[in-house]
Amino acid sequence: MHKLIKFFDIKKKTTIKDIAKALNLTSSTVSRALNDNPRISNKTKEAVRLAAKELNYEPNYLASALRKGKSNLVGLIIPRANSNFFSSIVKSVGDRLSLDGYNIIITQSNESYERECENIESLLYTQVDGIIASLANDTVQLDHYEKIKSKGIPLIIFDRGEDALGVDYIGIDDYLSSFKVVEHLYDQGCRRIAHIGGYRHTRIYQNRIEGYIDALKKYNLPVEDDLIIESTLKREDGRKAMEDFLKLGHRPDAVYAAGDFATLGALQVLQEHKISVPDEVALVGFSNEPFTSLITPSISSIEQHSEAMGRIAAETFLDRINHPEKPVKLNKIVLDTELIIRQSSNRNK
Amino acid sequence: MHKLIKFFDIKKKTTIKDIAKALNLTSSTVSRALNDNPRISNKTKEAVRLAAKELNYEPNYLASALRKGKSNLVGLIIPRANSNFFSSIVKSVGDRLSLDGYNIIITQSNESYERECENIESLLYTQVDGIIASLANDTVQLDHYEKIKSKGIPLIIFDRGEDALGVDYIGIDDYLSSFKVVEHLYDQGCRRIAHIGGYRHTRIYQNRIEGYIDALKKYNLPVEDDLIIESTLKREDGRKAMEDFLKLGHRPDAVYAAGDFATLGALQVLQEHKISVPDEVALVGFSNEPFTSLITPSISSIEQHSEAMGRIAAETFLDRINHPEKPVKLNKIVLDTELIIRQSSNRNK
DNA sequence: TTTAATAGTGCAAACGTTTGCACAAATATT
DNA sequence: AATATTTGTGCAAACGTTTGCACTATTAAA
Repeated sequence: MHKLIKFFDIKKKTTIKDIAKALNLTSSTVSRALNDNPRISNKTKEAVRLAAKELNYEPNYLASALRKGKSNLVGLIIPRANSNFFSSIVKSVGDRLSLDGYNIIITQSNESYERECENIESLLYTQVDGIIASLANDTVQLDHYEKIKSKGIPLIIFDRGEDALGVDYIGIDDYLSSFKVVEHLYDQGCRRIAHIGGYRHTRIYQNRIEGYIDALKKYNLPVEDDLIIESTLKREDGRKAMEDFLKLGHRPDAVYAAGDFATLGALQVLQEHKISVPDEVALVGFSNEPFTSLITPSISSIEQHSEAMGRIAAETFLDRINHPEKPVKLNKIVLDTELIIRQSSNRNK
Repeated sequence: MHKLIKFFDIKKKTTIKDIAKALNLTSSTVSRALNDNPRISNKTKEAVRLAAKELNYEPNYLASALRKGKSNLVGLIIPRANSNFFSSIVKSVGDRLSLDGYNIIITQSNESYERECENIESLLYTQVDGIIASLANDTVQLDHYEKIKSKGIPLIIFDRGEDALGVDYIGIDDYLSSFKVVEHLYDQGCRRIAHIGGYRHTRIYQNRIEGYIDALKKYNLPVEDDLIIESTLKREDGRKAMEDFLKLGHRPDAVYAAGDFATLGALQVLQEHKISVPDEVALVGFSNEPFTSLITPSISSIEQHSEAMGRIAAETFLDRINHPEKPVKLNKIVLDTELIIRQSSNRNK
């Protein structure tokens, strides 16, 4: 019997009111004391803190959030969590925002437009203070993102974005990265460079294709439709594209793929055909997936500095929150990429 | 001027009260209508829904959560987000819980005990409905987890856990997995099998070591301290351990490492010494990291079915939430692992 | 026809904080 | 000594929902 009462005592959470009652104060004073308000005397503050410890007080952020209109939650929308790039973003965004007392709610679009819409609704209803997102492949319409903007909460886009949104964007220079790749391949003596790209309707892949083409033009290399294949950049896509390239009358002597997995597929096909890499066909990928440095031959790739991207996205959000007066407009932050040259494209030895 | 008013009108969010006012009803009725309460007439429900659309109503989950004492948020505590295993858990937990209307808040302990404590506090203050966690390497004390239990909210542990917590646990049979590895190596003709393990204070590594030893005993193979090295299982650790093994008077003819990166390090050292794998030394890793199938020779490894683990962890939480009457006790769910035999340990060809 | 049950809605309090304003006491200014 | 300022605290409303209870009007049972 006694035990039962004790049991319920423990279950019942103590609130600010309980502390107030215990000290013969009001909730207001206790709240202010706990928040270190300068108008409260040190004596009272001490007493409140002590009582809080004593009574095992734990704040209720929900109540606080409701009253203050600030949840200290940030929504993070990513296509999927189990990819090297995005999980690295999760890590860096999470690490950075936790420093400022924010928690992140993760939602995955699974590359679906509908899911993305649902995610946004759910996050808005949960009253997040901001949203950091990368668009799903499926996403063409942007109305739901406009909704975020119209509510006046910060929206930060990274990696996959659209200028039309007119918000903060953190990404890399896809065009220039592609350009660098082609220049490198040209340096290695390649004169017929093919490209396995992503679908053009996604901005970043469009840019990669343009950079590739412009670099070809700069060096007077052939720009041919047969040498450009758009796909979802999975390993299978790379295999298939490579098979197609090999069927051409005039084979490419280099293949640049906009993703490492596609590059891997291409490599495997080449190996199966006993075509030497990089001497007969040089290969370069994109994203610098961990495996690129581990396999033989190791694959040259573009490092996107995803950790930095996540951190900067987080900091951009914080800046918005702390300076709400700043007008929202397209604000592109472009990070440098790094071409990491490995065996698959290094003919100098 | 007019524009300004319009502007503020848009900014001001509409609440249940606004709908009530517009329809000459009370908040209670509107709330019930929106929640499809049977006591409300269909006519009113329709009217309310229409008005909600009309006025662009969006619910405030925070307010609802406060009143109902249920946030529909679940805390997920992982050592770090950017690892293959954990990011896969994030994906599967997220996908599963979203089906039931839960959002997940991710926090990373970064393998630190203090961070883990902070994470738990933060999640509890945020009033999450449950916590799904995997312990940091640093974690030895468990008081903070007891706190979760004592608050009566479901706590689900996966992968790295301690029986002492006495809660739901989802993991694999580390002992048996190790055992299987050794049996396989024995089948391949290996008679002197070394082990690169994780530190014993983490339960799962302890179990892996025990399984390894017991299997050795079963086959009357030598169990020697020199053949067991504990480490953090990074690639460098694997390199160092392998170098040490090679210095032994009597070299091992197989190395089983409790992590794939350590295995990779060992492989590289062997290749540098021109020692053939698997013929002179066979190798088996653990976790089935993506790269294990991509490198040459491909590395045999243990697949832990992380997607299933995450899904089941999520479902275990849901079960707890839906059946709060069930007594909380140690409840181990053990998933089967799969030994994937690849080139690094396959001598039959 | 009276009584009992049912259907549909409203009232008001509650969830746990925060905060603008008011106020008294203490201190500083003239 | 009278007035002005500062310091510390309380009052009460607010944030947007939900929900137990009460109430009326309608329908069913007796």
